[in-house]
Amino acid sequence: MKEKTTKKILRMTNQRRVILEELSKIYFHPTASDVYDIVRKKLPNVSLGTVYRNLELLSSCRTIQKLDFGEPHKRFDGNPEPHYHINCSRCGRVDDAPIELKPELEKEAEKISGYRIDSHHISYSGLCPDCVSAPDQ
Amino acid sequence: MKEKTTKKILRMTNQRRVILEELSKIYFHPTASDVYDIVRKKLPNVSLGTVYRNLELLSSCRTIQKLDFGEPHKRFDGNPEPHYHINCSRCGRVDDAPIELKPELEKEAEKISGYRIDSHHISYSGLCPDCVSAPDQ
DNA sequence: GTATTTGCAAATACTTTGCAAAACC
DNA sequence: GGTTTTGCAAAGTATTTGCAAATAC
Repeated sequence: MKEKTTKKILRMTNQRRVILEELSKIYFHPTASDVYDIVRKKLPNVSLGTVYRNLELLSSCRTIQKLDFGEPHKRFDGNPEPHYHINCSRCGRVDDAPIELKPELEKEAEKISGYRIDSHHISYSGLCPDCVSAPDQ
Repeated sequence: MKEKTTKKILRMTNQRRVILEELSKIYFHPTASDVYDIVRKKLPNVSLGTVYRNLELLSSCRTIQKLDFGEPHKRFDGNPEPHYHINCSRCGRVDDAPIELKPELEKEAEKISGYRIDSHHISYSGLCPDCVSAPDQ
């Protein structure tokens, strides 16, 4: 049995399809456990392991994005296009940051770092509109 | 017994001092377990729990920075001044990104997002000089 | 038909925590 | 002296994995 580069073909299962559908519908960026809760409304028997496996698989295929804001749990973004994010330091909410891409930042860093740069990301932190106006500061 | 805002005073223990000293000496950004290994050379009986507690405490005091690159473990930076980071997607190494701060990015995002922005960070990902030139791609 | 995927439950990895003894100011 | 900090070990939390049955193509 020869070892070769095995390119796995992804099959479109019900579970995977629902995960993708739901991710594309929502405007916020859910955690794996949020996704589990959402998907379970459509597929009550889906398991948490399946949700984790699919989110991981889909992000390594670049079909979705895995986000990390230093919270204990990762978040997921159904939009695979590069864009920036902003998160609320009080309630943890994560939104898209409405600013245009800055590809020139990569050239600037590549010049002096010695790294071959593949990607960059800008993340903002602050208070979301709801938390700014909330009374219980 | 009245509940009041208790500002804990940080005592300079041996363990804490060595952690800070070692962090300030190294040019890379170690994980908690790296710090544990380094500190144990000076203080063989230090416990991993103490290292975690101190790294956490010192980052919440803004004496050091806690970094997160989506790896399973956090990394720490002895330099508390804002600056950007670059990490190697192959070996995990994390360095400072040699580009100047872009404070104007915050104003741009604040204008349209509705968030009150407190901070931003740029992270780069790519291959470090060693991995670029390594043969085993 | 055959390789991928699932549900389940157990395992893992990193980090946090409770507690009594030790250390700091 | 009184409070913070430590070492130890156990617990917690998010995620991953092994396996036999089910599913997709």
